[in-house]
Amino acid sequence: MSLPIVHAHEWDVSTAEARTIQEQLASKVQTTHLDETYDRPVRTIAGIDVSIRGGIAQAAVSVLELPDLSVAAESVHRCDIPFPYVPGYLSFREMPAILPALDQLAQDMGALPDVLVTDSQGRAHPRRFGLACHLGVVLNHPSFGVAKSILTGEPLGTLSTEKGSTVPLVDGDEQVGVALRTRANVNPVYVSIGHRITLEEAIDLTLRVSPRYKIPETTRHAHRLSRQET
DNA sequence: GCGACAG
DNA sequence: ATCTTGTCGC
Repeated sequence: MSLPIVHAHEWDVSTAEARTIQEQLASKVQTTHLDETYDRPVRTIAGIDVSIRGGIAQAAVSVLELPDLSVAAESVHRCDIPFPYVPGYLSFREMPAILPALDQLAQDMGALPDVLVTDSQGRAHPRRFGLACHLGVVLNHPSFGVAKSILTGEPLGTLSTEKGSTVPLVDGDEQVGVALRTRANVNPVYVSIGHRITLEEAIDLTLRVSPRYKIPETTRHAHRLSRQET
């Protein structure tokens, strides 16, 4: 069974149209707990990354099993770059490559991994609809984003240097995510929810898959995969 | 108008 | 993101 939504999306849009799509889909984001989706602990988590080379986008997904973080599956998909890089519209550039890769993965595994993680913002976005939200809503699947820098908002207060410490990431009067220290004395990452997950759960998962490095192991694997030649 | 700006 | 070697430091 493939993911029907993969072929049901129109990505050839203008920035103005993309903005309208984001504003309309942003209201569909669900902030429910993972236990409303699963009656068991999270077992698989997918790291997703896209590399751009020579006008071609290559998306890679690597699935890790919890709690041991062993690699359970991988998938890669290439396509032409459909959209330029415009801050705030990353999903329109990367999702056309990501969705087919996830489709293939779902066929290989029989289902999507429990949670999807992307190198991006989720709700910490000008219209509260970053790539992590877009992916989650389109697939109606739990997702969240882990970014290395801020797109919008600012840390509320000073983050202590200890591993696991957090500080709210606020945009105007609302909290859109957190700055999270995944390792002592290294720059923080910015975590925000995508869909069907809580910020607390996203933070917990990020720490569980980042026992050695600043960024999640899922992301490291996917990043290397996405840069592989063929 | 000026500066900021995920990957 | 990508172009790219060595190097300083825990």
